[in-house]
Amino acid sequence: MNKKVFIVEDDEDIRELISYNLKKNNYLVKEFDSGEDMFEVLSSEKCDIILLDIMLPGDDGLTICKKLKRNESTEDIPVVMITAKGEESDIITGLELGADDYIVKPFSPKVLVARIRTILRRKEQVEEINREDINVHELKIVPGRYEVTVNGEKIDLTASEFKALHFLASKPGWVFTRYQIVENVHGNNYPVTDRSVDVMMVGLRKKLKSASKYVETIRGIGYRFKDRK
Amino acid sequence: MNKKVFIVEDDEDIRELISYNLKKNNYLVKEFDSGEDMFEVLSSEKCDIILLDIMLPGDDGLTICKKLKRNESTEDIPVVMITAKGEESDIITGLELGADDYIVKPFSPKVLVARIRTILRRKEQVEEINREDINVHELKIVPGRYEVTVNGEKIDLTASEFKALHFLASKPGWVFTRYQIVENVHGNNYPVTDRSVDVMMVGLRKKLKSASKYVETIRGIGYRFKDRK
DNA sequence: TGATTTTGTTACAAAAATATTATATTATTG
DNA sequence: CAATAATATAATATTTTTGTAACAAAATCA
Repeated sequence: MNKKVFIVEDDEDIRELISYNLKKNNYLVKEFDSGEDMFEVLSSEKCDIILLDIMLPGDDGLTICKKLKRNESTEDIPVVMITAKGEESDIITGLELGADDYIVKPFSPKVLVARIRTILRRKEQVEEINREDINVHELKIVPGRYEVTVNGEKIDLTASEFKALHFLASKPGWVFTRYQIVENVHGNNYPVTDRSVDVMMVGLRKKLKSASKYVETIRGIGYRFKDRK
Repeated sequence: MNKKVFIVEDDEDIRELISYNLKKNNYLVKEFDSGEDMFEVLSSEKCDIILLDIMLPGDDGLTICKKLKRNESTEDIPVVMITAKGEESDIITGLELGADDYIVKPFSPKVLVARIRTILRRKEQVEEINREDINVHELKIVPGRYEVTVNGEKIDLTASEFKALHFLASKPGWVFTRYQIVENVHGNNYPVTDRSVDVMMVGLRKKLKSASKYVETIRGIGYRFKDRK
């Protein structure tokens, strides 16, 4: 259940600092002082997120990141780069290579932990959505076919409507902000008004007809997929 | 509630463009054409984020950034640098100096607004509310669902009521002032009377029924969530 | 390409939540 | 116990939030 974090960092003090704080927050931690060691373990053991120092003996962090993102079995593992002040140009390179975030030394452990939590949560949200059909009473959502039926009758949704519905329905009862919905439908930093989410919900409700009761507004917060009467 | 943005930019057209778009998105905006002016206001007035043009008469953006990050009272304010194409080396310098992000001219106002939103959000997440469920005797609070139950029976609360209850209940036994409660519910400097907090508590108590005994008035100070019978 | 669909915005109406005011009530203190 | 201070509450006013229609822009497609 607890998330596993790999740390690749040659400076023992920093490694310890990070490790200590993560463990305190119930993460499982494995420490490495080089990319080689890490890859060896990674070949037989999964992990949820990798913290990668840029400056390393042997392969540097950017090279490791590139390797991770090039390999299909590891490309989905989020990577957070740790850079020292003065290595900022590497940040840009790193993000281009597919790193998910970066943090600049010296950093507060609190910030690091918060950052990791955010990334893992985001990933979790995306993962939970995938594939599995969803059946709630008369409503059926089939992600593989981008298809929704109500009492067996097919409902034509646009791609965004589908994603939004699917997102909400994948965590019935949970309330999401408009921002979270947009983020899920379009990705990060997508610039839209709150009102467009409302409009999308209107469209959804209209098309869902009798099943529209599942799309519930939570005033002051956002929307949710109702999970019980 | 609304976030305050300081813009330091000598080109009036660009300043206006940014300002206009931010205001449209409910940000409070203060414009400056030099660092000096900005620092003067900043000494007596807080702000949530600073947009900093690099090329400025007098102190340039990088110098201003350095000053901001050197001073303890301003170091936590996120800084976004505005650079023209061709000033990429300044971006790196800026990030080294502690700037949080950068945006290259010409930029789309929408993207800028989205970027600012992300940065502010990221900062907030550090102090973000705990998503863990809270269970105190017969009362259960589930932040993910914005749901409260008493003896299993669901209680319908407004968003503010929920936030207030969650805030109090997250530290049972601790006394909070009305001001602290408002700050937690609405954010900084939200102007309301003490009486409105009382009214909110009345609403809460009414809805909580038997569990209303947990919302305790501490005369002369504020309220607290009672942690024992 | 032009037509069609999808998506986003604006503006305004409607609904709900919230704040304030003006009392009433309760606690505290000398 | 009266005098005072603080809080509770009801009624009302204000503000915020949401729903929705109409239009504009962008994307898609045939």
